[in-house]
Amino acid sequence: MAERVDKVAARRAELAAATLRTLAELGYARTSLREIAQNSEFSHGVLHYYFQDKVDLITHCVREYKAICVTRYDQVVATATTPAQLREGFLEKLAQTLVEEPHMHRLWYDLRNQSMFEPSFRVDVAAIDDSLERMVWRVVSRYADLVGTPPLVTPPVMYALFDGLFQQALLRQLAGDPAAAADLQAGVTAVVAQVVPADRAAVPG
Amino acid sequence: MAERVDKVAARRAELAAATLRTLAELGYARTSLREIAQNSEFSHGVLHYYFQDKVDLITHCVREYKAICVTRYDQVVATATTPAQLREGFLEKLAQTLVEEPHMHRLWYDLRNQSMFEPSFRVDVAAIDDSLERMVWRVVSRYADLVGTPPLVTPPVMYALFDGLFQQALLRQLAGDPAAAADLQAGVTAVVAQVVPADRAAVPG
DNA sequence: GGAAAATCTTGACGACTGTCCAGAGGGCGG
DNA sequence: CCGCCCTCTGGACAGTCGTCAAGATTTTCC
Repeated sequence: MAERVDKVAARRAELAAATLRTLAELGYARTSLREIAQNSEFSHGVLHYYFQDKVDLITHCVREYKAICVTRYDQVVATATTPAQLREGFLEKLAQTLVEEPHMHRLWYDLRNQSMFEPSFRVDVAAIDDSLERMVWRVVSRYADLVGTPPLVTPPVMYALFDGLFQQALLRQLAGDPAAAADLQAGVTAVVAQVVPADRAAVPG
Repeated sequence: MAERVDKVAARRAELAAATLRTLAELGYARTSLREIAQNSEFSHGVLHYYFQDKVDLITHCVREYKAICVTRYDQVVATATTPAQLREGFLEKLAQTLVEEPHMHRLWYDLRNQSMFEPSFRVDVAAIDDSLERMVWRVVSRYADLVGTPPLVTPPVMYALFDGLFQQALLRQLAGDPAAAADLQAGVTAVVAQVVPADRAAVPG
């Protein structure tokens, strides 16, 4: 019986992976179930065997997507012992994912935008946004610990700043700007310097 | 002859307005030409009389949209004579447009996102983004003048920060969060305090 | 092995899409 | 008054869409 469930879960994951590939390539507006099926090794009918409808399918994909993203910088946070190590490790991973996975990132922004129009996406999208905010805050608060000064903005604001910088960089990356990644690193560095000041007299209270 | 041109331009603008209304309501993914026509006083056939195809229509709308947005804060910049006046005026207009025109803003983010998938939108979207960046910079650099200290980040970074904050606020506003506008104002205030420091020994003699 | 259940394919359905076009309406110059 | 041209309508077209269900295929179990 447990094998049954696992088998079904595995197939659902397989179809979800094909869906994510298709969404990343075409975007939400142009992704159809038949296109998804063609990106898998099954026919289009099977999608309605494992998922109730299109919204159910995409919602499931969004939840799977979450698991991929959210631990991206945890390794860096866990291993860094100096502010410079953490900063450099983070900046490198940031630029790496921008250059190597721009399609997945534009998919995320696409789906988050859809949630502004389609209420059925809102709960899951908001949950992912919260996870990303916590991910950013794990990095920033660890960095603040290492430099000895607390961050000067709240977690939601911090996340919004990083998100804005990353989104602009993604637009330029997808437009073919070769300096997108480097400028993103510079921008993040400049902002962090202001918001988690390392040099200033680090005397709390 | 000039009247002919004006008449055509007026009708194009009329249809573009109906298109913008439809896009703001439904989003790019669910906007069809027939739906646009129903939001106007004409039939769907006329759209192909004034526009080459759907992409041409939407591109034209995006260009019109630009004119609406870009001068939003110029009045505040022109009339403010103290940092507090400028800050308060800007924050008020920022919150006002978030609350009163969330649909137009989600449309903008939707179209900007589409440009990540559809290269035909990229040029116009990038041009609008530049305009918005300059708009933000007019406000910030004027504010910096008034407080007597230069901004500590570049215009692109400054725009990315504001954009990130606004987008998060928009998500919450559309999800029904009544504190979205106030939190946006608080976030912007906090960031500006770090990035255009007012207090630090820079009082003009 | 054979029955039963799970899984997958295939084709169909009505609805909707962008695009095109034949022709209707109407105002204007002659 | 006619005829012309600009404007607009509404239907037709060839696709595509999500959804569904009947049947074929495979797997499971006794």
